Amino acid sequence: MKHAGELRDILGYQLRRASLIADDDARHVLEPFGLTPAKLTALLLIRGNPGCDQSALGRALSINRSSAMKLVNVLVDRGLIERRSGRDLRTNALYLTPEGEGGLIEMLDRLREADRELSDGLTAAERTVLLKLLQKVRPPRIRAAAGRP
Amino acid sequence: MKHAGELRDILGYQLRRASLIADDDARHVLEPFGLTPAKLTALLLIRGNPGCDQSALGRALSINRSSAMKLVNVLVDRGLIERRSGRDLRTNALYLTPEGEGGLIEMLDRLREADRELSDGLTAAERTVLLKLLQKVRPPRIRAAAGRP
DNA sequence: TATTGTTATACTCTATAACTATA
DNA sequence: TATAGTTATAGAGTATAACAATA
Repeated sequence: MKHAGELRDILGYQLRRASLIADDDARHVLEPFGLTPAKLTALLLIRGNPGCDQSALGRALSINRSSAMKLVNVLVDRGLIERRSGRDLRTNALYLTPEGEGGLIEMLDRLREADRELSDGLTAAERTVLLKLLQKVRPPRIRAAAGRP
Repeated sequence: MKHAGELRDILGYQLRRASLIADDDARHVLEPFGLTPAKLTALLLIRGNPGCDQSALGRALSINRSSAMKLVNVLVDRGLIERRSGRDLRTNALYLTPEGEGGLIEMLDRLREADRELSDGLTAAERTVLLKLLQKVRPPRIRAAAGRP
């Protein structure tokens, strides 16, 4: 089937296309661990911000506290993180468990391997340029509150 | 909240980040038209392949025929496309309606405008390089059949 | 036997709204 | 009054499994 040529010069669509491929790879790699790319990101955020609370995690992931709750439940059920009592009695403080620390290392290894294959068609220099240019894309707008399916 | 530094050099994650921003913009632009990025892509595919059937459309969008059915229903309900009888009596032949043609032009205009803002931080030359490098990312793997939420 | 459209059903991720406890 | 966690409920988008009609 002929592909829509009007989109060839629309940056957003080229980003979408490339990112769907990367997302598919990442899901494939993380599947044996029972996680998704978003959940791995959550794990990394908790490791980098030990003791953070659920709402802050949600904001960092651009999801609301109710959705963050479900995500945290899954990570707790998998034994990868734990909720401890925070200094503020309203909050839970989130920490990685030893299992979470160990699993994360292995997952990142596999992810990096898949990432190398993703950029098989690029030279090392091109890959570097691509990473640099991607970081120049305009940062997210702050919008009233909307879902990003 | 501190952001996960381990992902800075993972191409897949930088693609994901940039594409989430672009996706948010595109949804915002298309919202008044009652469409999403995927539905606009469907419209473009039908315009570029007049008379195509639902299953082929689904394959081009990487969704199965059942999901393609629902998507086509929405576009038909909006009056943007129509089902005619195909030469093969099993299939529907899909065509844009005049309303679909007209709406598409306006939507693409707005989308291009948003796309310019997306690349505000890049020079014209950088934008061109970025588009070129994105096309060098490895094409999708063919996998048994799996969902890509 | 294989494929298309169709329907019924279910799963995932997200959201909103309301409630409780704490600040 | 404002915020964190929680729960119940709903919507979008996807999938699988079955069926009839057609190839």
